[in-house]
Amino acid sequence: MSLDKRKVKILKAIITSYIDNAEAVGSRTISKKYELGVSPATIRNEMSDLEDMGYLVQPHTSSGRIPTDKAYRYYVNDLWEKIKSSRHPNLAQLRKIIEEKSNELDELFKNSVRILSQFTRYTSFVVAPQLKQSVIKRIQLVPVSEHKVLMLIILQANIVKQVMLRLNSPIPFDQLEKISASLSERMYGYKMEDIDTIKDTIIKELYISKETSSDALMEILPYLMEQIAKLDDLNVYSDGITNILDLPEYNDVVKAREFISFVEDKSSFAKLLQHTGDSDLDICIGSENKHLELKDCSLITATYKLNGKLIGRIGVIGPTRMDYDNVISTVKSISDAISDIINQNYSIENKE
Amino acid sequence: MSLDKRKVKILKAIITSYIDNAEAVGSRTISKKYELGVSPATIRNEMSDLEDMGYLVQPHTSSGRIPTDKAYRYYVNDLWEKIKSSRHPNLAQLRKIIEEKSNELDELFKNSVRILSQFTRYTSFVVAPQLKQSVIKRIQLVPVSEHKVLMLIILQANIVKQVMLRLNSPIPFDQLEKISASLSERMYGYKMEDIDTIKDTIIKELYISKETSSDALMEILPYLMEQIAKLDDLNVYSDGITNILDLPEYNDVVKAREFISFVEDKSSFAKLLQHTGDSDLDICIGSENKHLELKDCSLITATYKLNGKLIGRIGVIGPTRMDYDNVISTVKSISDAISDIINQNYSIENKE
DNA sequence: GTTAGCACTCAATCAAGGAGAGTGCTAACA
DNA sequence: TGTTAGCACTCTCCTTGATTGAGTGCTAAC
Repeated sequence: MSLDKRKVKILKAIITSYIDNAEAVGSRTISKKYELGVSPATIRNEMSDLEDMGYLVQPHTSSGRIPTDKAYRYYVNDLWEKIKSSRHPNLAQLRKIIEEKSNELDELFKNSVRILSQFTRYTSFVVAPQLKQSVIKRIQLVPVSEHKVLMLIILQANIVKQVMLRLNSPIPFDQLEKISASLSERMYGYKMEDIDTIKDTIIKELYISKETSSDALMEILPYLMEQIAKLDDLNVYSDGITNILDLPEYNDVVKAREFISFVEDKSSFAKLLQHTGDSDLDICIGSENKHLELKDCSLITATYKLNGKLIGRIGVIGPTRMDYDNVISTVKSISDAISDIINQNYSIENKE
Repeated sequence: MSLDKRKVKILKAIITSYIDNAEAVGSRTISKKYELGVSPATIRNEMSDLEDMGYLVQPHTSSGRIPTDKAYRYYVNDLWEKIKSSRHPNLAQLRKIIEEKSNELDELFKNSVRILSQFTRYTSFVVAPQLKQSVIKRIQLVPVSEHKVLMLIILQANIVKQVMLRLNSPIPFDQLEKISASLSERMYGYKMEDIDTIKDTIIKELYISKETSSDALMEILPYLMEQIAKLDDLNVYSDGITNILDLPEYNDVVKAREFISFVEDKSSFAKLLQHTGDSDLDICIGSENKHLELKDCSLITATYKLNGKLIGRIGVIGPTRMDYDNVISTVKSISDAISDIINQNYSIENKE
């Protein structure tokens, strides 16, 4: 038995209908709503075949049928060519909205997830880039008050990270400048992930070269290094988590609670996301997910890149019965927009 | 008819029981669980009186009784003396947890709401201080790349706000220093809320004094001023919104959705909070709230202060049937902790 | 003033009985 | 040989009615 043309037509009709209504689809519905030119009886036969082939299931003997994960997978693969070249109709506008209010990376991601969840009506997320690979360009200490200094870590990609330091005893302004200079000099070119290993060496070096050091500096140096090393946490932004409350499959509070708990637990969620492939676009349907909690969910993830290198992920999580076409094109468009914005604003400028 | 001692005892027993179980309380339950030395029949008579007096209602003729808002109000007022002096048992520990990871204001508030919602199991929020009244101490421009400059606005309270600026054409390093200096000089002492009015004057002044100006500066100055004026948005942090899904009164998804939508809409929620009084501790029970959406909720808010001046609010929102004792003492303790931390870290230092 | 007793009320639960949607099978038809 | 009409069958959902149980209010006795 093979998927002939008519079977495909029927299968797609069933999937479309189920995506729209979340209700098992019967043969009469199909023959009425979708013009296939055959009677319900014929459709019934075909549906029976499709069930044997694993594309459909019946929740109970006398109900209509529901697409299986295999059906969605077929559906998505079939759409693949169309999807690969698809763009969200409002891409340009989308990009503008995201970019407009995103002076900094943090805002960029917040805006992106917000828009993504608004457009899809599902839960969206972004895994922010880890800075492990980022190269340090400069360290700048800015005096704030007698006992407070703001440390700016300026990375090659023009990302600025900051840590507020508390001093036990004041350090004069010109000292701070000197310290900034010698810290910059010593740490220039190192990656963020190296700091943990090199910090002891740097502390020692600075200690020996009395010239640029001071008691105050020596006091805070270990603390300062530790703060830098801490910066590199894995960061996940999400939005629209409560959108699932609008879906009929979650109008049981317990189920909804389970989903929300899982997604709100950023660390476990982040772990999950790291297992998605490195391809531009990854679609994980239902039981293809390794987590039992997500066996009824699909995960659409796309990557965004800086200078052609994968640095993070963005995506949507929703019921397997999701509007793949729309979600995929939106995720793709937004990930592209992010890549564009990042490359424009944070790539290592040629002149430098 | 008056609230004699026995009536009070019975009322409290009913309230306590209802807070625990969210189920209408009957006379038998009371006589069994709370040792009052009288029979259910007597309690029934008293309950009937309490209903006449407006402290109780019956959802239907043959059910137990439920406390009214008036009853909660009585209960809270009665606890008042105890509450006023109450402190959370783990206050010191609490303060430590909050403080430890809170290098910056932003983190301070995030940690506070997180802990508050974890301890109370309800929804918590903080209204961050608006900076309107904050006085500018210094402006510092930090070069990041050829086309990017980070502007730091350092306020008298040692809060640092930042805006990333994009330049169309590069500005040399020493120029930036000069600009920083002259901006600082001209803006020193002004309040954030003044900026909108004075910005045109400053732009003009700087334009006239060719000495410190440059074409590049003149180009970005309006943009820069606009960015500063934008900084002062009202900011509300919240946490534990989905905790209500665990409450029996919200196991109807539609109701839960309504609540969540209301609270997630930060702007309308912030407006609501501004109407709470200026007292240290404000308790708004059920229909005492002006918003219909919150007629079944109580709002416990406390204020936090800097140098004795009210600068923000923190609180918890939950069902009228909330554990007032615990919630109030927790809110109070955390608001105190915030005040402490803020005063320690952000008050205007004497020596300056 | 307190309490035991009893009739009464009403939500919640459960079983039984359609109604309706949908299927699978069979036999007839093109 | 594929398609279709017809029909019996299945299973969920909804309604209805009966039952249960928690709780009340009233009355009369203590």
